[in-house]
Amino acid sequence: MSPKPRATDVKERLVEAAIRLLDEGGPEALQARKLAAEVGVSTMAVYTHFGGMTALVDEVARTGFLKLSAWLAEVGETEDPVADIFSLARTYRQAVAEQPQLFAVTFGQSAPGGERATLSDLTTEEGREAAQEGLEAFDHIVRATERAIEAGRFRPADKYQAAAQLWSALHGFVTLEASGHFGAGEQGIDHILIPLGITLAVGLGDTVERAEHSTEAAKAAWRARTRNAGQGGND
Amino acid sequence: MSPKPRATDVKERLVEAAIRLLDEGGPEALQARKLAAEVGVSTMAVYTHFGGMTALVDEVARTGFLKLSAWLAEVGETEDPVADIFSLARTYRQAVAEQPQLFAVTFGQSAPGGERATLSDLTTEEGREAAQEGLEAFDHIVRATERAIEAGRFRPADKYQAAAQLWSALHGFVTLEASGHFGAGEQGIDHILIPLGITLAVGLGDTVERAEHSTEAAKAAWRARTRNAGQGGND
DNA sequence: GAAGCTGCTATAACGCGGTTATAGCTCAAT
DNA sequence: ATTGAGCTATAACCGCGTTATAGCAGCTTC
Repeated sequence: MSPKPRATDVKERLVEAAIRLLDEGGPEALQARKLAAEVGVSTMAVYTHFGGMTALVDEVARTGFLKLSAWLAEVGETEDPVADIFSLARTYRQAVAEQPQLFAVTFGQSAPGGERATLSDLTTEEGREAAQEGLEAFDHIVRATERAIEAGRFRPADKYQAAAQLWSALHGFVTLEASGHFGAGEQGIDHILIPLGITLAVGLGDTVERAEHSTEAAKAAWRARTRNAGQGGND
Repeated sequence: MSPKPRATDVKERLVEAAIRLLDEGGPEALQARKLAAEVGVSTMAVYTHFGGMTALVDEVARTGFLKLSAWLAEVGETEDPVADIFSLARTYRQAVAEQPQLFAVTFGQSAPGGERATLSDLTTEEGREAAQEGLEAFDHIVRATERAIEAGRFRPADKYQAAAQLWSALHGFVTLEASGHFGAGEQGIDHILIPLGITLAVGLGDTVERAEHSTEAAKAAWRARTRNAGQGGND
């Protein structure tokens, strides 16, 4: 199918190099000339393959969403849906902590995939097949929330609405932590993220005891996962 | 006191014009030449007063924090601390909804006031007198949380830790809404923010009935406030 | 009151980064 | 072999942040 992968993966290499420059040097390092030098081509490649730097940055943002979705997809499902939600949260937080510059760009863009497909389309009407790929990451939270409701851990509720609450809280924590408001290292997880998760679970109908137990289960699963696979290791 | 306010408020006018350009044209419109033309001076003014565009943008970000703090300070305290928390949330959301570009810059900067004064300093140790002005906004939430604990609405807990949970959730909602993920208009408030607030209040110890009552009280207070003062109207 | 110092200003130029015009190349199809 | 499409490198253009420089107002000092 691909008889000549000679040097025709320039487009992909540009995006990869862009993410590398972004993570290493911040947004200021994301320049057409540096990018071209990094890949070993001329700046024209940016225009033949993307049309301009802004479109390339859009592609970088889209790649961030796809990587996040892929990471969340690796979490899988256990018999404890609330623990799965905590595992998704840890994964979401880990992705942003490892590549803060990339996800700053990703979240800095407006609604992914264009201007439509807002969450309100999901929570209010049934135009849900229009769900863009940018909402794939959200779908993982929705499914775990649905299972928590079915298992009786959460009160009966609109799964999209409940998941949007969880996503808001998680995203807020991750964003503020990435901005430096919660200090460095893992302390934000123990001091804020886990208590926040318990608060939300209890508020959605879980008991304090079961919620706390689920945080421990998620922590154990996290340790096992990071031990086996290093950290990340996707792609 | 000010015998010659002739043309010596150039620095303030530059910041004001920067915020205006930012809100009207986005980050791309925030240019030294446009800024100078807007104020009626040359681009040199940016360098004599700030030293460069980045320092001016930092000042814009700082101004955003101060405006947010000023808005939150206007909320005041009632006998229902949970309702006050909801009022703070509505105000926080309103500020960002009205000037999304300004607060995108404000939140885009790292921890305000430099690199220190993270929240972990507040939640773990007592080096709290180092609290920067950037955390003034957070203080309003902390105080309302403290009153909610004292009133028995929330379970006994570390007020900073509980407030950080509320702030994370609120900030996440506001950020995602500003990115377009929750649709336009006020629907995000009713569909997500209010349910999220109830979830958090209940998770922190309140009853569903009292939490719902407080959301109604906050909504009524909000209507009264926006009716009297238009909207915003500070400065 | 004249001299000098300080702070602010406008003008003009420099450097860098995004972009574009253009010509040459490779390769598949005819 | 010829043609044409797609990709490429080179080189120039343009806008924006920045800086060098000179002029000017106002205050201090003798």
